Amino acid sequence: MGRPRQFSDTAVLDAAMTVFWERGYEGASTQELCERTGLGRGSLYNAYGSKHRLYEQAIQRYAATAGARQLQMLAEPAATVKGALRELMIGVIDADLADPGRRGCLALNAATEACGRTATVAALVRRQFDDLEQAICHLVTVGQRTGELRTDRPPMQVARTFQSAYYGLRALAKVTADRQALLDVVEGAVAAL
Amino acid sequence: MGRPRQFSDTAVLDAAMTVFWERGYEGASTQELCERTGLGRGSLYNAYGSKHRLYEQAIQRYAATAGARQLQMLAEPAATVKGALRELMIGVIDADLADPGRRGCLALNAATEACGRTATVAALVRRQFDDLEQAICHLVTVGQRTGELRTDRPPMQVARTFQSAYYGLRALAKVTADRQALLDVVEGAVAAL
DNA sequence: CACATTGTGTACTGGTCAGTCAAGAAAAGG
DNA sequence: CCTTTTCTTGACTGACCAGTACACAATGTG
Repeated sequence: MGRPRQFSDTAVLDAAMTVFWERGYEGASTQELCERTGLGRGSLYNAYGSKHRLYEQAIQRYAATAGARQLQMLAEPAATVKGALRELMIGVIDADLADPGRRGCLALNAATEACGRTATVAALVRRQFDDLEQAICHLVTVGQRTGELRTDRPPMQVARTFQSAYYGLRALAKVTADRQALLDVVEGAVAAL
Repeated sequence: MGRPRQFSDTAVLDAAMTVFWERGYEGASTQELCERTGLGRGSLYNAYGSKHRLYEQAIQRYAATAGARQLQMLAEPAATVKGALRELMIGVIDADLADPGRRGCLALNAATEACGRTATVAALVRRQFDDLEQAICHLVTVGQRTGELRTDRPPMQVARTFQSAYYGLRALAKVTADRQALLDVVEGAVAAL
């Protein structure tokens, strides 16, 4: 009962996510969050409690949208494991370089920003990192079973190294637009599988 | 002529660097910068002009200290290339996990923070990234020449992939204390050389 | 000992910050 | 219709923000 909410939860979180994505946690002001979500201060605080809790929800929303899209990409059957992982990386190069806002990966941004040390934020980011690690590890295991990949190294080790290269790639893409340098990372990482 | 400065430039930049390292650019207040550097607002602004310019200088100071230390580590003659690069990564795992402030790499933090899009900051970070890339590439070239490393891939490509894994590693270390996971990255990256 | 020049200390600026509060609006249950 | 509950609106809070202004101190030069 009570007065029903006049906003869509996901729409508000999408807007808040975008603001945090563009500005970071510290750089996002509650005023801009109100403007971009369309909510008044009262509604926003009534619904989400604080800027920090809204941030946490925005990160979860990121996981449910951008993160899930990537995991789904990896889950779809592909001709080769190497091809799937290469496409994953090429995809983010294209996306990161095409984005004029140079926002990169919200999870990575959250991890490196000062408030990423917050237990809750760190846990949310870690979960996204772990999800990607798992998805890559699964692919590597499949690749080793089908004979596409070498079997002389533990799949988890291979997956973790590839995952590291992936986040490193996204960090590099933040400060360079040198596509060839980024593609070198991809080719090297794929060759190492 | 004129009144001489009563502070050491490097000491002030060391202090400012530490503040930015702990708090990020947005999270660092000019008040804390004054307190930790020991300078009054007047002196600080007279000497550095603005918070942003101080940030730029702090990043340069980081390159000249922490960054240079790593480059020197790689420049020193080592028994094997793989050993040198392994030690580089093990070193940051030890350092990152031992740091209670979880500050990580200031250059990486600067790259991912919103203000890293500033042309000046991006250029400073890119230079540090490039320096590491060059140092790794040189080592790879040496390793290939001595026969320690495989020669079937361009040194630059190998170097860039290793560099990516390195920064990915530092990103992972921000949110996890799982040493084994981080060591997997190292072993995988070294094995891929 | 003036004087120009530069550095220092501190009070002050207008603006913005995250968050609160109270009054009213919209629903459900009686 | 009245009450209860929840949401909305927007004014308001005190604290803090980056940056400035200005009086004063310390130097080199003539």
